[in-house]
Amino acid sequence: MAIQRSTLIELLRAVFHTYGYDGASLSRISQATGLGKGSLYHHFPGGKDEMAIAVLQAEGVYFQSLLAPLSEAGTPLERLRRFAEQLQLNPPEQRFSSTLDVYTMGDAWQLFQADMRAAVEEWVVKLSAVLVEAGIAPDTAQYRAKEMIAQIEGMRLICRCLGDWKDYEQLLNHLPEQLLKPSN
Amino acid sequence: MAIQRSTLIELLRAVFHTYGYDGASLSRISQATGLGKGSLYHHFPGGKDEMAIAVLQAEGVYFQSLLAPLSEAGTPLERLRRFAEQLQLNPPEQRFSSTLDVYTMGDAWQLFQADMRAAVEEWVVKLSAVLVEAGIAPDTAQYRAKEMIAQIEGMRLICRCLGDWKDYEQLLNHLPEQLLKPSN
DNA sequence: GTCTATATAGGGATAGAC
DNA sequence: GTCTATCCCTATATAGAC
Repeated sequence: MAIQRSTLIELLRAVFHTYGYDGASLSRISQATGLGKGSLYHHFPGGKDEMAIAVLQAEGVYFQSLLAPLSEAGTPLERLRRFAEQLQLNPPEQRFSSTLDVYTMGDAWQLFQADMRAAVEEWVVKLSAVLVEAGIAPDTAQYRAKEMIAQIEGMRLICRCLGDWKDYEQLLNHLPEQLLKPSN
Repeated sequence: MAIQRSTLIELLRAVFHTYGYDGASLSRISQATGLGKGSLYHHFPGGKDEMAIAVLQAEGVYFQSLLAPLSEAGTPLERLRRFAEQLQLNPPEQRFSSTLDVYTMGDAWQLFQADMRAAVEEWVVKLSAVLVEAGIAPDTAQYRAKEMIAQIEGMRLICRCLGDWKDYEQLLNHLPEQLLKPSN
């Protein structure tokens, strides 16, 4: 019975985000997917690099769906609420390192730095655009967007360390009002 | 000519924080330090694990000196300013992944998770104590401390991705006032 | 499409010369 | 205290049977 490619990539993602690019060995991948090494090379002739690229492409699709509510219909408040909802992490994902981290460490740096930079830039542009629509000055909006992205990524890290996710939940709950509060 | 242990550990830190625990191979360490594998095992008979522990201990000392201003004399504003100053990163460190990340990925997780958790908890306790002294309610103070730690860690990550550190600088500049602002 | 077997390189680690 | 040589194991990758 052939394994579905989307399932396979989801399993690969778990391994890469748990062990990092360098730590994701083929035997660990083999164990996680239940496929032998030969089968893995059948699906990804380019080996580990091709697997990482496939995972990253899947995450790119996910990233676009995460940002989509920011550009859709509704008031800024509504759009930010829908955006925040999508940032929730299910338990398996709570153990993962963030994409930005996994793909900027070690050997992955030179391969994927440009992609990670582009992702952050797109995130900042689309998030700050909502704030500008809500009447916030462009410079303030851009800095606030970066601050919030930093908080999201950082809170994810410290909640992983603490093993307690209520502060991450609280951050998502307060995200819209914190971004839309009046300027100083 | 014998290499100084402190120098050696500093070089090891660079390798571990650039490549992660799994990616820090002995040959890379050998190249970075200029020492052969035999010499490395002379300094660290326990091998890679002992090297990682030595680096982590050195970082623990650094971490204590980072937190020290929070508990010293002065007004809350002064102490937070001195704390923020110490968070500045020199160019080599800008390429490093944060300690919390390096030591919670892959094989390092089970070895060091307890240490990373303790570090975050200590950070929260000492930072929120300053806010409480400044008249902020304990619950608010604790959440604000976590938010700020998350921002520091996250901003470091996205500035690394962007290759531009002015937002990190700005975060440090605004850190005291952001923590001490009146509650809602 | 999956497996086993194998090739080749690099991993961590040790012994012993200097 | 540093090096070279060597060991054994695991890594990635390939070939070919089924």
